[in-house]
Amino acid sequence: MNYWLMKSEPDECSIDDALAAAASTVEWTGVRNYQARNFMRDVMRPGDGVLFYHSSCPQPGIAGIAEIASTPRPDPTQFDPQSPYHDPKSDPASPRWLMLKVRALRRTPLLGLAEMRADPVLTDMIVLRRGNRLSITPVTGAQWRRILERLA
DNA sequence: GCCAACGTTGGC
DNA sequence: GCCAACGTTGGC
Repeated sequence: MNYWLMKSEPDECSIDDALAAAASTVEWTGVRNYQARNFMRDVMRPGDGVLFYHSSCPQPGIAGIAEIASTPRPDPTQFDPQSPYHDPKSDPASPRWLMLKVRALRRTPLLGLAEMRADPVLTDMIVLRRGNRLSITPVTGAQWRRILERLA
């Protein structure tokens, strides 16, 4: 079992939106970065723990707990000309981009970036690195446990 | 709105 | 294959 931090813009899909969805489950579409795709393809498995992170918003930080709820499959938005995530270069015979389902488990008090940086166990989290833009990042067991502890 | 960081594109 | 230009992300 692995642990992940997944970024979502709350304007697009907040933890509350995810909790309100059918079965509290949302399709994690729109990933257009090869490293993040490879995590989904090669490493992420149903049941993996997810820190639901709000990005590009007034209060960025961890806003909830979720879990991976499906195996990877082709992201339909890549073939939809109406979608902002449309990728005309992706061949339907071998889709370039993947998605998986994420089940929201609970909302938590927001754990902000400053609080994360100030915690010695969390300072090395990839999401805190300067210039980090990766929307899916691995989280260590120690980081996961500490965050659950702090959000308990 | 600014700007650092980084991935992608495309000319050569 | 190199690398400069460009676009995007995302915190501040």
